Amino acid sequence: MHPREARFARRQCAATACDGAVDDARLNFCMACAFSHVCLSQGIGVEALAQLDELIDHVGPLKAGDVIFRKGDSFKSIAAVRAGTVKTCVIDREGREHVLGFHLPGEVIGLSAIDESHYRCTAVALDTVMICQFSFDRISALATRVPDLQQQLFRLISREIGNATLMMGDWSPDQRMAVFLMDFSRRLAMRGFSEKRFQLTMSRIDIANYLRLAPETVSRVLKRFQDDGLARIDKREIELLDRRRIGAIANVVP
Amino acid sequence: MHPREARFARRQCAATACDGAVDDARLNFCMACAFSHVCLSQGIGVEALAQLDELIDHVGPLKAGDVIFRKGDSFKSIAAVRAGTVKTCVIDREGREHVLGFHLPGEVIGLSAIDESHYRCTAVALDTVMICQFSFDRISALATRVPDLQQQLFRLISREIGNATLMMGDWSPDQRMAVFLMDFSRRLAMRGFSEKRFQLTMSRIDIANYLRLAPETVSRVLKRFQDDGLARIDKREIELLDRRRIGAIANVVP
DNA sequence: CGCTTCTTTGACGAAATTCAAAGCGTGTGG
DNA sequence: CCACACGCTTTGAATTTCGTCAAAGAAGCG
Repeated sequence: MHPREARFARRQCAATACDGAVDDARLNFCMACAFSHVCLSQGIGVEALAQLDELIDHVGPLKAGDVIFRKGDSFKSIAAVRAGTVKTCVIDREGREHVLGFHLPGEVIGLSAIDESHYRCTAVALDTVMICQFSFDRISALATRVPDLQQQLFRLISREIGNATLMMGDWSPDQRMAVFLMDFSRRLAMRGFSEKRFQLTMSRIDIANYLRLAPETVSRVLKRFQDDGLARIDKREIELLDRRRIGAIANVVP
Repeated sequence: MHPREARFARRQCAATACDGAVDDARLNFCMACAFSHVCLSQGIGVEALAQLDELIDHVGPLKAGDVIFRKGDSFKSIAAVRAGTVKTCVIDREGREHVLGFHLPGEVIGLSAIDESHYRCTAVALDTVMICQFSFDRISALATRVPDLQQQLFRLISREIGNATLMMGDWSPDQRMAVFLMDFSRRLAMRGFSEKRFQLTMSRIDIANYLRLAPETVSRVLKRFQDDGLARIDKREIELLDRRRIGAIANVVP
């Protein structure tokens, strides 16, 4: 198997990863998950959690460059990022890569495939990644019996729409970069990481393909942000020094 | 009430619009709807359709410029366009309008609000518009009892993600315009209209704000398309003369 | 250590925005 | 009914900006 097509290899069953019992360790294990709200809500309780457990496949660790799923693959399950960073992308006719998004732990990927029954983009690990896989048929069947789960699924899918439209409101390279940085910072903060200082786990080229800029422009904008005292950038480590001004540039719609 | 904020005024109850009985007229009435698949599938049948009927509010006619919902309004119901064209947009801090999408009959608007519980954009009628409104709480409650309906809701929301990411893959003004025209044509064709010749129901300014171009650029690109024999444009009426070449420019990811 | 890939920097040119102005339709009010 | 005003659209010219090209430096990896 080609190293960049590891896909769902090195899969390990949920039963081996966490040995059945619903204890504290189990809950911690899923705290970062997009479904934790469901798992922890008292209305569902232990037996529903056990049912949910059966649906989960834990995949990984994957390494940078490994493909999680490929555009056109038949869609059977949605995947939640448990650890690491994932990019989703498509390749156009001229061979250029367009990055649709970067996905952090607790976020769900592959949802746009629900309507089409095959993935509409390719998902690639940017560093060491762990994945939780859910059979969509089975989780939606379960959702008919667990209204909270259905609500959570609706919310999850809906959130993706908002994410997708986030980048549609900005024009200049500076605005796009500011939105990207503020969004990344916000999402890291939601997960308990520092909102000021963090690693950009993706290359400048990935950022460029995401913001639809030339890599050189990404480099120049970041340099200008640094010169203006907005941020301190050292390779892939970044510290946001003036989030107020960056937010003003981002012009996030009020 | 300000004329541009008609919102859900002039509402008429479904019961008055179609008098209770589930007959052929009733089915025709909802044929163009995004939920017609559900309504017509034999698995659901008459009594579920009757239940669905109770959820629907028919709103309209609204006229060009009327606001259907406004960003920040609390989200209670999703809306399907029954007739006319709707744009969704946000206004940024500098007062510039950013158009997020144009919506045709049978399409659903406001889905990105599910996660946030308030609308994330404003919806405005571009011409004479009829709307079907569904209480989201009630339709999702019904969905727990009608798996087909749940599936359809998942698919609908999922489809929005794909739509939102459609414009993310293209760079040049020509590409963006070509994608816009081909997408509009395709969606019209899906609804039984001509895919070659149709009305652009929105202004050049709206198109510009959607494609993130200056209105002048929109004008020039359309003129160039006409000069190159790709299309014939007369004010807001357009005829696509060479869909193959336009599609080639669009470079829709394969 | 040498290769490859990523990143940065400078110079240049193509291209789109901006600015300015005129043409065109539509609706309003005299 | 006509004249006028307003907004939309088109066109031209000037300016800015970003992408392209070229090349050098830095980092990761076998």
